[in-house]
Parts: sequence; structure tokens; C-alpha cells
Amino acid sequence: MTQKAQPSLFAPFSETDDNELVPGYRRPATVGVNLDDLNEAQYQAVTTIDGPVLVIAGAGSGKTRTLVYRVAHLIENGVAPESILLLTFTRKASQEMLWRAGRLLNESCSRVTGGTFHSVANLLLRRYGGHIGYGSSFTIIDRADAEGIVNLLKSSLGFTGKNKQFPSKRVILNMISGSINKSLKLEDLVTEQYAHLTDHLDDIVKLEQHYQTFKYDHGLMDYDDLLVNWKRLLEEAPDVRETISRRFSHIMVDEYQDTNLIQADIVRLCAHTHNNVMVVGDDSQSIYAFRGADFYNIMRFPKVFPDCRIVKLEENYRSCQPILSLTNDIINNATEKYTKTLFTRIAGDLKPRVCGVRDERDEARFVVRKINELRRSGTPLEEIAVLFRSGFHSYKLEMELNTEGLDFEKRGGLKLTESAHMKDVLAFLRLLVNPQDNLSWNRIFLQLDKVGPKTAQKITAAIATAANPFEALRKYPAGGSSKQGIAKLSQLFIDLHDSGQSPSGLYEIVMGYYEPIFQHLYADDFPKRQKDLDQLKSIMAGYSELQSFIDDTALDPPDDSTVEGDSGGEKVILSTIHSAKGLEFDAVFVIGLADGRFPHGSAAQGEQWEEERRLLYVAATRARQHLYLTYPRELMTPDRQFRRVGMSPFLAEISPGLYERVESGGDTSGYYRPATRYEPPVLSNRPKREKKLTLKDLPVGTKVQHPFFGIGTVKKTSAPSSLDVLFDRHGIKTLHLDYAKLKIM
DNA sequence: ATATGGCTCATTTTT
DNA sequence: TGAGCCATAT
Repeated sequence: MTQKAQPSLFAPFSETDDNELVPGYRRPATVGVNLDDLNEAQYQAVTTIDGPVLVIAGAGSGKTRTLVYRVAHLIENGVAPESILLLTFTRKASQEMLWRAGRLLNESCSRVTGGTFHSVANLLLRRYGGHIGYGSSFTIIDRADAEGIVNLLKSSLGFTGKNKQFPSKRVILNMISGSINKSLKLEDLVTEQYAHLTDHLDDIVKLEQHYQTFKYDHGLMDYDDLLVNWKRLLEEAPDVRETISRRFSHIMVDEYQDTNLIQADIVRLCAHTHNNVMVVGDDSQSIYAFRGADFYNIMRFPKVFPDCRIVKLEENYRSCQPILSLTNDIINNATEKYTKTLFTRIAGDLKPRVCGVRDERDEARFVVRKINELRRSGTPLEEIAVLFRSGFHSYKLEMELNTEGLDFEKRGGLKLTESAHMKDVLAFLRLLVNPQDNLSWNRIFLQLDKVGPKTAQKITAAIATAANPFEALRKYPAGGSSKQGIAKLSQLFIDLHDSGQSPSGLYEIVMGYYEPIFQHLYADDFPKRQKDLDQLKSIMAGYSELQSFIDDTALDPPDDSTVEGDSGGEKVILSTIHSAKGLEFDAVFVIGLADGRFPHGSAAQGEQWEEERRLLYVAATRARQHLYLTYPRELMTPDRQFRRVGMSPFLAEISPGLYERVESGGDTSGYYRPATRYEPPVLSNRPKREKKLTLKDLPVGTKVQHPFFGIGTVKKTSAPSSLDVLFDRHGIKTLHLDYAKLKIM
């Protein structure tokens, strides 16, 4: 279990180590790596101290180990840990890597700088960015905020949802981000990749311009700006470029196939004084093309660094041969491939299992049963992972795990800071840092009674441009019904301003104001949400600067597991495939391998299709010993209809000899019928599993159990068949008897 | 004119 | 679950 000791992954810069290479640094006698553990190719990579190195590495070939060992080797050879920069791609992977490094390198590791491109960009811009563009007072916004802005703009520009064809805000943001990362004009990107949207080109371009202006006007920055500004900083401020390049004498990049052009440029610029760069990548695992990643970066690397050394890692140290044969087969079906045949010496002859299941519920039960079997035979829960294409594919499984009492940790999907109540609280704090932050103002006004979108926008427009928005708010001539609310709000900001408190002190003041609103707004489930806020409080306690807290929450949102900490440890990992990148597990389930779900329904033939295939490759190569691939034969559509679906084409392509088929079997509930005699079920004709409950069976005060919400008490019933139940952990829920699977306790 | 509640519909992936 | 739309309440 990875535990973050501090909110940031970094060895932060201290005020004194500004640019000179830690004079007087004495290298440790040894940091304790044994290079005999390495194979020839790994040894080459590890022991190269100077000059550029390109490492082409297959799945499970010990990339991370190679990188960590190299760090150790560098330190043993007199390189100061402070001057090593380790760039990785995803948060989880970078945590995992630093954790491994920590075990090996002990105290030396805490002095290595490491993290994602975005967090390092933030660090450097904060420190050196004053020279350029934005200056130092901006608020970094996350995806959800960016969507909010686009939303706002869509309505103010008159692009309402009447036009079904108009792309969703998410698609628009992907386009904007894609065009930046690929250094393409938005127009070109649309014609190339979103041909079906060419009709809306003008609107999209207009929206994009407004989006950029909006951000600039309100001192906001999104993820892409971070990288763009980092690059600008390096290009346009020679003294800073010099300083940074000297500061980090050795740069290493993991998952290089996932970098985009900007990131490749950044690496080149950072290394310009020494060329001590080592990048590690695998073109078969490129799954971020949708946001501008370009695996030709790998091909280009030798051109950018002409004297570079190329090392290939082809031996797999992770999976047993049957798994490897299957994953090789997946990637061999690719239309465009760069040959690299992996082999292994790992023992194990268990073939991967492919299992067709009736529907998601059956799938969930199958997975839970297998998890229990694995656990009985000695596999710890945290060595078992269930992977899927999209966040919501695991909902059924989550319910099933809950009823079984199995703990799980979900990765990917909604972050803590993306939930409404967290954004509410953060909005107040953000305004203290950046009073121009229009979005946060808007959010806060909307909380007030008798204030809707129109009024909120009016007030925001009136004050956010003022020199002192707080003062402007105090003087704002609020009309009739909303007057009191605004006065209270104004008073809050005066209190906050006068207090001069630490972040946790500010939190207390904000909560004094927000608590009643909070309980009113989320009347049905505020107890559960309250826990999140308590977490926020404990996180904030670790900060002395509000600004750095705001930045970290945008870039590196805390997840529940790191904060709750000592909740027992043993947890199954549920993860989107994208978030599972770079990790490995003894047993892996890949679920939802149905046509239309994987590959994702809108993936076109061609490059998108190939990326989906690589995605399956990434998923399957996470497994060490046990690999299960399941596909439901029937899925629920959004309108609660069941639809028959086929097996994922990728699964169908695999030679049958490479896997073993298993039946989902063992389902004793009686409603399972063999798939051979399949008939499209009609909901009302289904055999009833239990006698149907009516309201007469559930008078007020009855204790009931719900598969997801747990145990609760009936508070109110209303004809014909709905009832309010108070659950311990989820507050009051209104349930419908026809759908809710309630049991009387 | 604006706020609010009920209804319908669709729902990628990440920093 | 949220976002958009429409009808009704204030």
C-alpha cells in the first residue's frame, strides 16, 4: 500500500539550493543495489552515466527497476540526488515508482525530484515563472472547472442543447487540448480527426477563442497551459533555462511513448547543457494519442540526440508464458506494429481464462467468486485487480463487493475534489488566492437562496472585474430577497481577510458560514459528504501556505485511500485501464469485453481502433499469473432495456488455443439460464426471485437492507410504491419498490 | 423576469 | 448522475 508522507511527491526546493549543484555534497558509501541482478541490456542502461539513452522496453521488462537502479548507480558514482529529475506520466505510476525507489534508496530518495510533467511544471513555474506571461498569481483549474467554463460559454454564446449535434463540452475540451498538444491549428485538427463536426467548425473556433480569453481575464490556467508555459519559460528566458538545466544534471523520463511534442521539447530544452537524458518507452503501450501523445517521439529521439545509445529490453520479468503468448497475439493483430517479441523464464503454465457471462450482474458474481477462490489459495487482495474501459463499467461489481463485504479501492473515475461539496468549499479558498476567479464567485452565489443563474452572473460581472472584488461585493446594491444572503457572504470575506490565519484557520471560518448551506443543499446525504470535508480539513492542516494547497489540490487531488490511511490495508484494486498503466498484479480480471463497450462505441476504424487494441494489450500485460477475460452477452442500455451484444472483436481475433474457456457457472440463484437457450428477456416476465414486497410489509420503522446503501430504517412511505429510508452511511434515500432490492432485517 | 422542480436523455480514457 | 429542457411558482 503506497502511503504519501506529504501532500507533494517532491523533494521540494529549499530556499538555499537555488541553482548551484549542492556544493559540499558527500556521496554515501553505498545505497545498496546489486547490479548482478540485471540482465545485459538492463545493465547497459543502468551503468550509462553520461549522454542520451533511448530504452525501448516491452511490457514487464523491468523498466521501473532499471530506472530506479540507475538512480542508485548515479548516486553511488557521485551524482547528487538533488540534481536527478525523474519524470513519469501518471500520478499512480509515479507514486509507485517513488515508493519502490524509497525502499531501495532510503534517505537518498527523498532528495530526488520526481513526479509528473504537470506537477514539475507547476513547481518550476511557481519558482521561476515570474519572468514570463502569467506572473505568479494564477489559479490552476482542473478538468471539471474547465468544463464549467465551456458550459457557461456555450449558453452565453447561444449554443444550447437544442442542437443535438453540437459537441459536448468534454469533446470540445479534448479538441482544444489535442490541438495544443499536437501543435495543430484547431481547424486542421477538426478536419483531420473530427470530420463529422466540420459543420460546426466556426462555432467551435469561436468557443475556443472565448475560452482562452476567459481564462486569461480571470487568472486561470488549465493543465495544458502549464506545459505550454513551461516550454515558453525555457525558450524565452535563457537565464532560467540555464539555471534549470544545471539544477538537474540527469533527467529520466518513463513512459516516453505517452509524451507529446511539447513534453519532448521540454525534455530537450532542460537537457541542453549536458544531454544526460534517458527515456524509456514501449510503442505497443501508447494509449494517450487522444490527448496528443505521439509515439513517434521515440522514433525521433535519435535524431534529436544524434549520439544516443539505444537499448532494447525484451525479456519479460512479470508474466508467465501463457499470458505472454496471448498478449503477443493481441498485438500481432495490429495493423501497424514494431516487432519486439517478448520472452520470459517465469514458471507457470496456467492459461488465461475467457468467460462469457450472462450480464453484468453475473459478471460481478463471477469475479467476486473467483476473487474469493484466489484469496483462499493465498493471493492477497491488493494483488488482485479488476480492470475496465470506462469508470462506470464497475458499478455492478462495486455493489456486489459491498454486499460480500470485500474492501476495494477504485482508481480513475471521480476524484475527491470533483464532488460538488468539495468544490463549494474550495471555491471560497480559491477566491482568497485569486479574487478574479469568476467561476468560484458564480458557484458561491448560486448557493444563496433566491439567487439563480441570472442573478449570479449579474453580480459576478459587476464585481469580478473590480480592483477589489470583496469591497465591490460589500457595496453591491442587492435587491430585496437576496440582500441578506449577500450581506452575510460579504461579512464572511471580511472575516477571512482580517483573520490572517493559517489555512486550517481559514477552513474553520469558511465552514462556519458554509455548514448551514451545506446541510440544506445536501439534505439527503450530508453525513457521507461530511466525511470528505473532514478529510479536507486534515489535508489542509499540513499546509502553511494557502496558495500551495490550492495548486496541489488541482494537480494532485487527494484520494480517499491516502487520507483514511489505516483502514486495514487489504483491498481489491478496481481501476480503469488507463490508471492501471505501469502497475502489475498477481491476478487481473478484465471485464466488459463486449462489442461496443470495448473498443469504445465511437472508436472509428484506423488509429483510434488500434489504440483501443493497445489498451487491451496494456490491460492483459498487467497480470503475473492469473488472467481472466470476461464478456457479458447482454447489457443494459441507458433506458433500462436489455440488449444482446457480441464479444469484443479483439477477443474474437485471439487464437482459441491460447486461452481456456470457463463457464460462469455456479450461479444458484435460479434465474440464471444457460446462454444457449437465450431469449430476450422482458423485465416483467422475469421469474421473480422472491416474493415481491409491498408497502404493507414495510411500515415506518422497519429495518431493511439494501445491496448498495447497506442497513437503514424506513422513515416514510407513500403510495403506490415509494418509500424514504434513512441509511446510516448515506442519509435519506427515496426508493422505488419495483427497483430497489430490499430485504427485511 | 427569474427561480425551481420534474422530466428525459446520454454516459471514454488523463494530467 | 448531471445536464438540458419545459412548465409552473414566485
